[in-house]
Amino acid sequence: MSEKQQTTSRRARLREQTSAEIKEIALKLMADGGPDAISLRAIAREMGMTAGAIYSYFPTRDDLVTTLIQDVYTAVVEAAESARDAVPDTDPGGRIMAWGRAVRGWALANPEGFRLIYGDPVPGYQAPPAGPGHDAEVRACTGLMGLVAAAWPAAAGHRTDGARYDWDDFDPVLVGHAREHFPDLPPEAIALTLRVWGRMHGLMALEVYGHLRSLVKDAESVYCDEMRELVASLGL
Amino acid sequence: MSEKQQTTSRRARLREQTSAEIKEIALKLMADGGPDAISLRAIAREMGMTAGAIYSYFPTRDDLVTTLIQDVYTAVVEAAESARDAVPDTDPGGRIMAWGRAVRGWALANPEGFRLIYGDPVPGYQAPPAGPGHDAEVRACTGLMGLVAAAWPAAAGHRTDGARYDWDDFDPVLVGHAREHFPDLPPEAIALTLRVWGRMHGLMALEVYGHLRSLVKDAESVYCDEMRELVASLGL
DNA sequence: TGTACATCAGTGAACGCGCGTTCACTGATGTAC
DNA sequence: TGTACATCAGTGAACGCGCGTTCACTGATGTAC
Repeated sequence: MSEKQQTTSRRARLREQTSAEIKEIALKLMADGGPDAISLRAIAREMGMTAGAIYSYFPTRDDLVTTLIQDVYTAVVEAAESARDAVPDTDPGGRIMAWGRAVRGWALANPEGFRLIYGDPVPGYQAPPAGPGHDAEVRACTGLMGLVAAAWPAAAGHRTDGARYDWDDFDPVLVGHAREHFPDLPPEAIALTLRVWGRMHGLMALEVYGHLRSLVKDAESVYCDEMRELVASLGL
Repeated sequence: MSEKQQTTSRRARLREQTSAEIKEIALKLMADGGPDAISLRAIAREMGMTAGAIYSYFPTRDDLVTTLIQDVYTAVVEAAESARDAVPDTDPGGRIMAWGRAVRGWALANPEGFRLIYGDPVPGYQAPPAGPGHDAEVRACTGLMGLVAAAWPAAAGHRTDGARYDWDDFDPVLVGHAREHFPDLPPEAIALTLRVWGRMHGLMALEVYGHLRSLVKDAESVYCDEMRELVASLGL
């Protein structure tokens, strides 16, 4: 019994390892040659395998891409969370800045990963109905919501009165998280969370796609200014 | 003489017309099937022509794409400028909001155009060294700079003290425009302009790439809140 | 421990596809006298 | 106005390419007795 498990898991471990190598090489190829460099044939070539062999691991190219998106998204969320947690929660403004800077740093270090998540899908890629990154997206959004929640008491006095929102203006899963973890937050806090997300995203996206590079030397300073102003606008 | 000009220009007019049709169909294909649908063969097919015929108009596929990027970028800048100009310049905050909303409206109506400019280049596309959109980019940035310039006196008291900037931290062409048209602006105003750009861009990019669609019903409200807060943060 | 069988990762050849690009050509349009 | 020539947009066939995917197969690894 234990022997069976052992041997089975030995095979399983090899499988896992090869599967990881496939993904790793896919990301490397993407980093080198853009999203369209992710081709089963190129991956197989790089691994010294046959293209057909990959079908032992992923039923189709799109499944591989879906897995990649999930992995990469998870990686960036984890980077952001751990940067946030390195700042004491007595400093909610610092935690917001840490989150933004961590994501920006990751995005600049892995521009192709960023493009995979936030940019055009790989050519020809057909996203599965639920959206491959939806879970990670909700997780990222929940992380940001926590930052907003910590700022909410201070922010309440500062925010512009916009449209009023209802809970059912938002994704039910997200709302579930919100009401479970932050029972005092009103729906407006989710709208603010999305705005914070957009604010962190804007300069970052422009930079990753090369629109700032030629215009400004030190894009990081500009980004930090923006984050600082964001924190200030929340009354922190 | 006038006969020669006439006939020459008749041919030239036909040329111009076909050339325009090629671009138009390219944009339509892109709208239907994503950026990778821009193929010379697909365009030719759609026009009832042979793929080779396109080489009478564009020396290479990348040249066509470069032209498309320039055209599209020019279109969006013009849409933004005319929306801005519909608001009296006694209302600088309204002009900023008009600009942002015009670009967002255009982006949602032409998501593939947005992707062409701000997203991944078409698969396999190799941008020419100068960057095909650089002129339009500078023009867009100059437009934004005008908005910031109008807000600057009010904004000066509101902005966070960030890093200090020098003129040579920025693109010389942009700086040239700045010092010519707005001689009183300091270099910090260019940094603020980039931040405003990023702020308009963030939620818009997330929305165009489908990251908001599943999370919030009325993304426009959120965007307007964000613009309103931007205007407020400039002291307008 | 040894043997017979089962599993299954990987092979290699083949398929059909759409692509960008080239090239010798045709035939209508425009030009010169 | 009429004729001989030049231009040049568009044809159609061909090229070589890399792609995703399929499939009958081999051979090493693991399993059962």
